[in-house]
Amino acid sequence: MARSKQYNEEEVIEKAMGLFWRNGYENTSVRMLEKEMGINQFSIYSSFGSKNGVFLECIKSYKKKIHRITEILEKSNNGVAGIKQYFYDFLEFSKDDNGKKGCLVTNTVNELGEHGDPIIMTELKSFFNEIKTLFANSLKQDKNKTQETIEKQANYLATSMLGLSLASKILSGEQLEDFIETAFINL
Amino acid sequence: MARSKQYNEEEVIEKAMGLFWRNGYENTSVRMLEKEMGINQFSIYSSFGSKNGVFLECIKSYKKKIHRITEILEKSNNGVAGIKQYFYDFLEFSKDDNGKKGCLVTNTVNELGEHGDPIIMTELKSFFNEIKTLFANSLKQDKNKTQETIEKQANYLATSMLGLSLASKILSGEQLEDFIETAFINL
DNA sequence: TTTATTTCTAAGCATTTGCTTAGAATTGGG
DNA sequence: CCCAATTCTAAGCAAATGCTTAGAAATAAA
Repeated sequence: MARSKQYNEEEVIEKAMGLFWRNGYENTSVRMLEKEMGINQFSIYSSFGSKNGVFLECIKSYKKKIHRITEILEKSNNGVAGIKQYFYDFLEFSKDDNGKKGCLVTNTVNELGEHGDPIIMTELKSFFNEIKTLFANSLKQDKNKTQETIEKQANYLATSMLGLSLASKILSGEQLEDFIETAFINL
Repeated sequence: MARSKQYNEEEVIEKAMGLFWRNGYENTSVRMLEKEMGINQFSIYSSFGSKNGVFLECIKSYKKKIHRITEILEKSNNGVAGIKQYFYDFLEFSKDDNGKKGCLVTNTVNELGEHGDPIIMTELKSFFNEIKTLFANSLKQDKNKTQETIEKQANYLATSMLGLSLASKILSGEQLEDFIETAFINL
């Protein structure tokens, strides 16, 4: 038949994800993607259709990547203590060679707001709800919590994660730890 | 002498601020500023030097604007209850005709990260610390709180404000209220 | 080896970006 | 009224943006 692809799509998406993560969506140009992914624009467009298409694949890849730490929480049986551990795990997860990058999804929600591509925005909001459900399931492990309490605390913790993601970019490690410890008092 | 300016600098900056607030820094072009401010590019550049310059003035203007609600907290003497009220005041403050816009400063920190203009980033971080000091001063009004507790809770509340700013863009009013109520339990 | 098919390179497209500038319009002081 | 000072308009600059395309290079099946 013909020539075979000289790059692995998963691998180049992984690289693209890092670039979007560090720079945001709009501040990442196709030229930058070319360099980082190590393939030509033609290859990018024939594989992923558009810059938007590349980004959507990156979000999928990000979800897989963060599964490494959500999985720990899913399997743990420590109730709210497991969620606190997840907060610490996230800080480690989002650590870069030079500082923290926050959460890719959170960053993008903030950057694009309601002006972003609807498909992307739907993807991002669904991620927020997945995290909230994850937290709710952990909270159920704690006995003597009403359904209403679980609901509210899951909502509170998911929103606190947004704050942590943002704060990780400007606060010191000690301040971040203080935040987590205070956030979990009396839950 | 000569012709006099046909626009008021404070007024046009107010308009520019609204645009940056809704769209973010990078997604606001000089052409868009032209339209919104109602003046020509020449006027923009002769008055403010650069797009960066316009934005810096907008940050100043934003600080003045938000002083409307920080002032309430400064003058109140209700300790942590005053801070909770500030959270609600902020939601009202950041309300737009079509939804919430979050906090301009928070949005920009998240968007530009460490890649932004250093002068802007310094300005933004100082704002975060001002809010934290404001919270700490209110917490001092509550008796029987140690200095260490005040420090940690101020840090916690300032970080929670980051979360609230972000969450205001994607959560319902009810969810936001739940978040605030839960965040202030046992403080 | 030939050939059909797909991937690759690299140049180029129109549009938008932040910013500049030449010259016309305006307006105050003499 | 005149003229010098300052504003305005509008055109234009180079560079960067997302995306396309013509043609060379590679390769699997015949």
